[in-house]
Amino acid sequence: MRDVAERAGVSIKTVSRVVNRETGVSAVLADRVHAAARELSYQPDLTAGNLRRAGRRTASIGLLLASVDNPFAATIHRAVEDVAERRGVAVFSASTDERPDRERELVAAFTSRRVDGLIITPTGVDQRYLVPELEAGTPVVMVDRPPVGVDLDHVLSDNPDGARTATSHLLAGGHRRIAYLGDLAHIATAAERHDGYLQAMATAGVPLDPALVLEDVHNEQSALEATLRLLALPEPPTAIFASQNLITIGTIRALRARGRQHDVALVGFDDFVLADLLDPAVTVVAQDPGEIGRAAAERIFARLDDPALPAEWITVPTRLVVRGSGEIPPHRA
Amino acid sequence: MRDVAERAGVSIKTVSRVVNRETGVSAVLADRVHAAARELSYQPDLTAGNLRRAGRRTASIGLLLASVDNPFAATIHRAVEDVAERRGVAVFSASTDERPDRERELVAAFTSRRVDGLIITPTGVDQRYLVPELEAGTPVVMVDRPPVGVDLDHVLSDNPDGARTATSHLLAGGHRRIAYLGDLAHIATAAERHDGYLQAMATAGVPLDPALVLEDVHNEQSALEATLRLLALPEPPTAIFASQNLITIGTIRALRARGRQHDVALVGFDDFVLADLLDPAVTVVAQDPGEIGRAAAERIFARLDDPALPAEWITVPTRLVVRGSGEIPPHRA
DNA sequence: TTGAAAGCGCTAACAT
DNA sequence: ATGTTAGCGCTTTCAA
Repeated sequence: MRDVAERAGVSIKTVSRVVNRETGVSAVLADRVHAAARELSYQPDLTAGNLRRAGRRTASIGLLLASVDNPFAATIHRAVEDVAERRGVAVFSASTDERPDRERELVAAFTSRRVDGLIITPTGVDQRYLVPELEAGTPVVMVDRPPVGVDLDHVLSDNPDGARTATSHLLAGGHRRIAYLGDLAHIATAAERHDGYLQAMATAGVPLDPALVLEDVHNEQSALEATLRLLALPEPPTAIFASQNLITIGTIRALRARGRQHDVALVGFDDFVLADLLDPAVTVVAQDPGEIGRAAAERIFARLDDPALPAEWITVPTRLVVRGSGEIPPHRA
Repeated sequence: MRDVAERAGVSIKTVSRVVNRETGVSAVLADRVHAAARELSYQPDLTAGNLRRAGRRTASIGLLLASVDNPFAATIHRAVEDVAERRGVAVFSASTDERPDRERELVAAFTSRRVDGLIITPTGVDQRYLVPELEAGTPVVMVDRPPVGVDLDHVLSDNPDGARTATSHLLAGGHRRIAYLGDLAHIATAAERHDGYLQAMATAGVPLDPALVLEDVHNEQSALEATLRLLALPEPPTAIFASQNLITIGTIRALRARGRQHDVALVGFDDFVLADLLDPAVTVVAQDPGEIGRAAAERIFARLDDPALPAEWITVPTRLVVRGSGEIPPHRA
């Protein structure tokens, strides 16, 4: 900047004014500055400027996801980027791999880079470690799961409603023996989906068979095994509600392994690529990760504009996508 | 930092030494500093420190992808993150949407934040705009596609070899009428895959039918239409080599629409989720995006350690994954 | 409309 | 082993 000023024959402050598009610089000087900047291929240093700038904004935010290469997370990522880009804000992103210790390290790494805000998919059972950042005025928004121990903005899918919808859809198809395959029970969203399933069953007055409710299924392999166990039951289910993506895939593999994919109805929670190309095509309750990301990003910026905003809990609706697997009628064992 | 120094009763420099784990601070003082830092929830400001620090490193890099929510790109992203994390480096990522103007804007946005290096999936037909950054000493590595107009490190899949492998696999299965569905011809990787196809056909001494070579197919819909046209030919192909992911999916949709998915062989370039669950399961030449990202990140850091390194061209091998669709024998029209 | 001086939070270089 | 001073590239404040 000093070099540019010298070359343009003006003071350093005038260069600063031109670069920041401040008013009150004569056209002649502005042109000279622009020319000098071009000749020296001058690139302003945002990090230096932000050191003194009012509000000390760095025009960057941090985004913590389970993993950047997980399709659900990646869609959130893209939506956040799109909102941030409109504001000239860059986004740091990182993967926690669902590890609370990683989560904390990454928050520290981003904080030390003075991000203006943080969007976090919380993994831990406790986010009280965030209190110092919050007191320092850093806005934090949680996505996909609610925060624990602190009252923060968060945006979540309507998990109970989605699970009720999925279950009710199967009930409406005439099923009564509907199995539930749930993720680790300590995960808040898994618990909400479980509740939704229970509510729908209760509302329909269908008695619950505990043998059909399997929790703590957490990946493809365990879902496959759980489904095989269900199918081997004396009175197997005629329909399955798989509460999560990987569980849905594992269930499909198991049904195919037994050649039952056209006999046993299946509704999955969360949509996935090519679900429509499978045979049968898979009926799902789709989440809207794009909307989740968009809402979270909007919220960060709203809070940046007005730090006094009360914490808001945003719920994003789900949508039943009928494709075939969920419409298979009850079939005698 | 000043506050911490005051509270600990030491000089600001001593705090700096403790925070940066420099040697030569007595245990007593170090403890006092740590205590004071904790009491004030002091978070060091990396951006301020980097202003003066030797080498002016910001411990951040920029990553430009076609889109962060594209699975191929997301896998590269994760691999880059993993390498960067080991070095305590944070990554800014952004999506170009294949737009050269976005690419340039994002490079400027990241440069003004003084990233230590840039990993770019180039979209434009010319990357000479990077010359000032390169002269300023910013390492740049290209991924997935070679740079144009500048000689830079880059890491690419072995496209010609992968395309030859796919084509030869079909030839070995007895096919002679093998169609080629190619992406936009001006994309360098598309051209390389086209070449690989031509080479394999020539090596096998199979005459080329121009009616079977369709280029400038660039999405699912156009691939679907192209395939329908191929199937309507007086002498349709008995096998198809789809040179890219979306093209493969479009081709599958077309084959199914005509009920020909078990008659016409198909090999796709690039693997995709659930390819093994389709019927028939899809044979592909898989790329290794994780390895591409890892190699690119390693390269950035190697160059950061030694800026004098000559530009290196790294090729990542592909792998034929046999699943069924590519092993369908030639079928009379 | 323009500029000079101070200082953001930190580290380098050089004392002591 | 510890401290002092200068200054990174910029913006702020205030003066001209």
